[in-house]
Amino acid sequence: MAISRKISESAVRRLSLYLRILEDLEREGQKTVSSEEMSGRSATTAAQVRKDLSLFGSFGKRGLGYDVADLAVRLRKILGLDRRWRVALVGAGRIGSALVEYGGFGERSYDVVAIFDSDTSKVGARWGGLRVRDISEFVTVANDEGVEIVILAIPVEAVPSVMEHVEEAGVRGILNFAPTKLKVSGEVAVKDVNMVMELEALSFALSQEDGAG
Amino acid sequence: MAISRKISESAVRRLSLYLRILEDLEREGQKTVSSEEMSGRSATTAAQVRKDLSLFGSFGKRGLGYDVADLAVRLRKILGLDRRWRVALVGAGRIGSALVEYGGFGERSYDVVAIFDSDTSKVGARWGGLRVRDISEFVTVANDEGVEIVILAIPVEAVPSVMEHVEEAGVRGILNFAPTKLKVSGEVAVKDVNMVMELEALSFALSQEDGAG
DNA sequence: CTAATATTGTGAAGATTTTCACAAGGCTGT
DNA sequence: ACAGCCTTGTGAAAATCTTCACAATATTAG
Repeated sequence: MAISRKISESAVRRLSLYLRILEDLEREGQKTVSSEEMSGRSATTAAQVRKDLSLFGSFGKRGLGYDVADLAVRLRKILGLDRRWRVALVGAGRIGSALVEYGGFGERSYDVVAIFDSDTSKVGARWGGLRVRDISEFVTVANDEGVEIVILAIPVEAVPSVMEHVEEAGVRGILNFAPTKLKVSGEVAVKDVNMVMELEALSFALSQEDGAG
Repeated sequence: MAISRKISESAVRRLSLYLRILEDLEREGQKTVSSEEMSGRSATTAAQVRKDLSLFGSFGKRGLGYDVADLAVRLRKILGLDRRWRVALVGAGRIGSALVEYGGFGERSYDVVAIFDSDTSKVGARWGGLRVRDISEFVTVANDEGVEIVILAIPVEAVPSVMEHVEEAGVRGILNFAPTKLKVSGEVAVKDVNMVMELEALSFALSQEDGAG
């Protein structure tokens, strides 16, 4: 692949959404799909769908549309889902628990290979097949296990001390659930999952309605 | 307030982030802050910070910066956080549990006034001060309780049937944790919290690094 | 084989968002 | 009161993203 152009955040999110739609279509047994239909199931336009896909190649057939299975394979490849990623969960609290037991990881391309917490009352517990380890072991274990991605599900207060270990271990990406902007060296990719921000965007939108009448 | 201009999604997200930063600064006892310092703590530029704020008014003093406490008050007002919002949680599973017990809601502007599930084995359980109710009671209870916002923490399969109740009740906003695009009438504002999408954006970014060398 | 129809891929136009750069203030020290 | 310094607020420029519109091309029907 190795496309050199810069792809926007929003385009990547849409690709992810397209993949979800294609998976639905596969399940429904549909063989081909037009950009028009894709746009109907997402919240974009047909032109946007075509433009997004054309950033990576010509996957469709004029007059016919896209082959559902083929496009799904290509999107998985584009999104880096044609391999497994080794993931460590840091934070064995409720969110961490919800994530691990939800289990969507395995079905997708992510293998949770280690779980950490700094709360000694949690260390040692068994979660799924894994023992919760003390965060102080992070660097060693992350290296042994080849951890590339960290899911950070800890409270804001714990972020600075935990991040020391994470930075030292040379992890490549972090999925951050803590409602704070992480300070990381430029090497590490960070994505935030931030409920507070979305809730506030919601109350903003509703307030605007009220105000603008 | 009642600004008529359209404010971009990304600008709103940044406002929410600025508010978080201001809350940190207040806690640290800092009285004023420059756009420069704000940009250092977020991931933007000073010009961006000033531009974002200027969409709503002139809140700073030239040569001095912004008054931390005052700006926080103004941002809360802009984001609609100067009132309480009545929220219903739909889905008494692990994510719902994590959300409710996390408790950040009350400290912010949201009151969880009802909890619903369609799983009869969960109905009747006590969560915090609330009894989990059957989703079939949604319309009645939502009206009685004046629910404006729904937090949807249910699996994808359950979305269609649950959404019938939610739509009927005339809720104004939905915070959606299910990894699917909700189909709603234009009246209802929807924000998504989507871990899968962020994880895939992460593996995309890491793959790009690998590919581009 | 030709005509009719469908749908992609993509330059160009249009819209939006971000960055630049600087005049206008406002504070501090003398 | 004045000089020197700092920082905002904001038009204008630059960059980015989305939409438009249509030529290119594949399929189907006759």
